[in-house]
Amino acid sequence: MLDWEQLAEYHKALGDKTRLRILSLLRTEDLCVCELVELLKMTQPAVSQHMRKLKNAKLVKERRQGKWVFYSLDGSMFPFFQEFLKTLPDTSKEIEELKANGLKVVCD
Amino acid sequence: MLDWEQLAEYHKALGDKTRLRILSLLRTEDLCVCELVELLKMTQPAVSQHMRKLKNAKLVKERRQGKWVFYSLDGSMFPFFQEFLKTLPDTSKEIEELKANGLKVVCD
DNA sequence: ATAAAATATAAAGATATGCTTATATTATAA
DNA sequence: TTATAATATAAGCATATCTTTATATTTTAT
Repeated sequence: MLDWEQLAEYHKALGDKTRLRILSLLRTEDLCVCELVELLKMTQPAVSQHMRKLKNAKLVKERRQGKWVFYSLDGSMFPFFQEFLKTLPDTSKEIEELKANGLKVVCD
Repeated sequence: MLDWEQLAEYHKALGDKTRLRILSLLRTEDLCVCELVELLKMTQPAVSQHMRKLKNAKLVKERRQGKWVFYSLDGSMFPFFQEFLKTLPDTSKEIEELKANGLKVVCD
């Protein structure tokens, strides 16, 4: 079961606007770090460190695909996480725009 | 609707073990500050400051009763809050013990 | 084998957080 | 009205967090 530590870490991970935006974006589709850098207009190390926090809190999973690392939503440990995701502001247009600008990564 | 700011504030408020314990305790019954001081073994200002954070995040409500201020659960803005509360470790025995020690406040 | 691209890690600085001590409010009781 | 109890606020300090710059790692392409 969940203990105090895990529950606090979960909420700390979500206590940041940038990470909330990242999770909202991942609802639309899996994204790699360089795509998130474009979407968030942040430096690459900043994004990587946010992803580490989300990963440590078990909210995202990573998979290596060629030279890219793609992140996807997880959160299966937290029964309220799915409900929470639904309440996030919609960011799907930002991903449409990314594609329109030809910045979506194509693997092989 | 909820915006990024409110959602981040909500999660920041829950990103602390002490505040998680407080919310778990409030599931059993409303409590005043001096009772929480006893239960948490913390100084009164420390508790008051935690309650302010929870109040600002709209997770608790306060009501004055004589010289005491009682706090109760709220969180009605956040549809996932009720589900989350269910996952907190049980603390009801701590309140039983408080009563056994004669430290429950009686108003009037 | 080397170079380039994507990502991760580390160090450093600025801001935020949580606790303590001291002081101010507010409400009851004497 | 003065004293006391409960709570809140403020200042100060230690620790944590977030961002940046610099560097390391990993994978692919040449």
